[in-house]
Amino acid sequence: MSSVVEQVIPGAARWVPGKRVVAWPESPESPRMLATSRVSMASLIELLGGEPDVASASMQMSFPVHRLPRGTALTHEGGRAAFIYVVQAGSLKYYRSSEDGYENVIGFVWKRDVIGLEALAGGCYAFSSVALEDSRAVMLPLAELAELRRAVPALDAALHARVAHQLAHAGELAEVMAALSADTRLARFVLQLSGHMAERGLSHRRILLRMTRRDIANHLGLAHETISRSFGVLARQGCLRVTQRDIEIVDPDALKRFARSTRSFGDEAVVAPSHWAEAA
Amino acid sequence: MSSVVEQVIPGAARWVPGKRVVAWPESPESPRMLATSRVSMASLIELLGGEPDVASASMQMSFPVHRLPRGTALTHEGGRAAFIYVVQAGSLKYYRSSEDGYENVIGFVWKRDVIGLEALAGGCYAFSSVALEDSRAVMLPLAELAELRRAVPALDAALHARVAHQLAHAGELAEVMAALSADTRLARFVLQLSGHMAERGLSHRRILLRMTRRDIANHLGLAHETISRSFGVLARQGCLRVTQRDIEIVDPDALKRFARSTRSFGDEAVVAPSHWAEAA
DNA sequence: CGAACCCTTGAGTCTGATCAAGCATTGTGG
DNA sequence: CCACAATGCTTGATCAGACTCAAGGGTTCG
Repeated sequence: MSSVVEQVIPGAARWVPGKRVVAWPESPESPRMLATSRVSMASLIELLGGEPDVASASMQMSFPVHRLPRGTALTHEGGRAAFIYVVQAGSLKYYRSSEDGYENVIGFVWKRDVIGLEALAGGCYAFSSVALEDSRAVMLPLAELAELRRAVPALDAALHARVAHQLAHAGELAEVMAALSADTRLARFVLQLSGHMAERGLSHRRILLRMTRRDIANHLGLAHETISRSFGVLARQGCLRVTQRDIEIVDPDALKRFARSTRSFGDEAVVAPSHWAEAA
Repeated sequence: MSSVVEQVIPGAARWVPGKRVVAWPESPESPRMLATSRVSMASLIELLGGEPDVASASMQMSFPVHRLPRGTALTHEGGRAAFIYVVQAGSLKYYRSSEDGYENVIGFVWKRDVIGLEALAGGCYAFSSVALEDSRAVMLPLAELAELRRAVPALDAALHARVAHQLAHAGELAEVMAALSADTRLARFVLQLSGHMAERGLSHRRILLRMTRRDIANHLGLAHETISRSFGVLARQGCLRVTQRDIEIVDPDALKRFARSTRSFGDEAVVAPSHWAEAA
């Protein structure tokens, strides 16, 4: 029976080697981490999308910022939690390693998103996260959080709104996974990405993917080859323009039609692609 | 192109007729609802798993309890939110209707779980919920929530712990959906159920399913026929005993082995079922 | 320049969706 | 109290779509 356990799950990465996977060993309080820069209370509240009141604006308190080179882990599933984090810049992959060693990508987080809140309950992170690009995260000491919230109502409100917002997005995973066809899943994922970018004031048409095909595959419950193929389908149908990780939504309506559909279109003649193979 | 939109998504229910789907129209403040029973602040905090302090224990404040006959909707996706709810008894299905009219089951909630917290951000529920059996939910008025939390720290703490706890469980959906084989998905789902029951002091071996096969199917991203078949497989393998909605975990280790595996076992000879067909 | 990784494409196999039909269970009304 | 209707559950047969295995080119980094 042990052989069964050892058998490799297909289509998933055993470990993302990256280049600089430092694998910080649960000790975020190491001196080097107390970082190069800090952020004021007012800026933090603004980052969270709240309105800094007079009290918080005048407050001299500031928070350290954790700088994350690409590939750096921020939290470790099961690791003791000393901080919660607010992403200030960049993007991270949010995942869980399942028992067989493969990673189960819950989602991706960007600026404004809060990481590690689940540690409020057990004191441990429930998810792992690694930076997909050079990123920054504001560190909020878990031990002082309760008092901070009491002392600074504006922070309290902003945090709550943010958590509620993230809870509302919890259905996104179900949304993509509910789709039966791979093309539909990918179309929905791209639309979600587009929405997230728009929420953050970036272009919702032109998106630079920070994650690999394999990450996307693990997120959507598909094989990475299938992601490649589905990108090809969406591109040939005229919905997207795809060149490596640089994608552009050419025809949003057609993309939405794909996302709505439950089965692939087949001969629906969505678009007449003139040249059958224009990818060359 | 409209024909495509109208086409029916396979293996999913358009609407759960039930017997008493009242479909309360967003007006929880209708006089009849202001309910038959109330619950004290101390009891509420206890329900949430917190420790009522002296302040809250002495407080005379109480909250109305919403009684939900089976099939009754508690929240409506997109509906204006006046309350958040804490499940006091029973169980509910938590879902979202996708654009094509099919329901996308995010999960199931039981005693202690909080419903509707996402409304803290936009003021609207992001998910629908219906009672799977006769249930009760404590109503917390959203408008007074901020002040309540300030006035009663014990409530505040309990709510936070509860939210954090639910956030930590957010990975469960990914856990089941990540599995490739239907048998594995179902095995993981059963184990999750078992865990939830154990958390609530119920038997983790004998479980009475309150949801239909179709609900499970929508949750796991499978067809309901497949759920039936997979239950059959797990039963034949000796992991479970299944009679309609009454299931018993006979061999937890074998079930976990199924859950770990990514492909079905095939000829792994997990168990020797002596009589090939003992279901009769 | 080489190594490692990422992305793409192809061919074959197999799981699970789909369609269809029968049985079981439940609740209802006569 | 029983027959009936409506759901829910199960099982069978077929077929399409996605995983798997395999191999090639592209890109990045040291």
